[in-house]
Amino acid sequence: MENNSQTKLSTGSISKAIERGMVFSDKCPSREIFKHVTNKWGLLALVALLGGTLRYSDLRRKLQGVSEKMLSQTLQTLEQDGFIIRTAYPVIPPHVEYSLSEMGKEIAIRMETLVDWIEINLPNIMKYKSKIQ
Amino acid sequence: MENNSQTKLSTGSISKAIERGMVFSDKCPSREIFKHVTNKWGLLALVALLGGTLRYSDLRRKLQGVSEKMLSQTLQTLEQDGFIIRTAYPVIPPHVEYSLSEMGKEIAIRMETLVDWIEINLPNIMKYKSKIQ
DNA sequence: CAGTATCCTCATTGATACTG
DNA sequence: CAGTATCAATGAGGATACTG
Repeated sequence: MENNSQTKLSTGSISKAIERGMVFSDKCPSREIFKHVTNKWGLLALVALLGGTLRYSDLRRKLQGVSEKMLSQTLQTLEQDGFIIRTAYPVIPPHVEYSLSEMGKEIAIRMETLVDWIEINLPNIMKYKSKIQ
Repeated sequence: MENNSQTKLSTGSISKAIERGMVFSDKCPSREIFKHVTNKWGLLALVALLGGTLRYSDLRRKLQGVSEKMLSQTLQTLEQDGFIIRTAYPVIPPHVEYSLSEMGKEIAIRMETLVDWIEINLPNIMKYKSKIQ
């Protein structure tokens, strides 16, 4: 109600001057979405699925160290955000596939860009850190 | 020791096929850096400083709801990572300015890209969420 | 195979008070 | 003004066991 972010944004014209302040206001729902995609398992799931469809067990293997609970939780959250598509085949034993939606691909690519930048610049960062201790 | 990420990366040639697996391994120091820049106050501080140099009190005002402790902590972490430059003038009362380093600008721009994408697509995301409930 | 249900811990966050 | 120190609370994340 008091949050008019959607109204402003839905105009499609995203003037930097106008909307830049929105991020800073708590309560903006974008903060929640941001957390979903940048938290440890969310990030890894998105990047993993950039390579294509994967089954639950594939993801479990790929995201080393993830617990079943955290993987389920992460996938459910991202599915509810519309980033991940879950397809369950009614067979025994169960067969469930996860893939990225179009929105999911778009955000995953941006996440990948960020991660790539960090990995490329890690040597510089670590060198700097060791210098200043 | 067991982590050869730096060695691989320092070659400068970042083959997607090779390094894409690195993110998934825990222990990679890039995970730490990623957390520093994507956590709530880290993100906001970086984006705020994209607009130019700010004083401690400016940031405190801009990052609504941040406690003094969290702001100090956030700024120190990002300074140690080499993203933020802290300039203290030896006057009374104290005067401290924060700005982005070149690395800081580069990563802040990528963070901004991500945040912008989310804010632009928020209406779609929220609409989707309300549909599936 | 693909989950759910419980219980637990400890790291992040924050409120408050104090200081050079 | 620009912090530090201390303590308290919340919840994200995880270990384990069980199920359709």
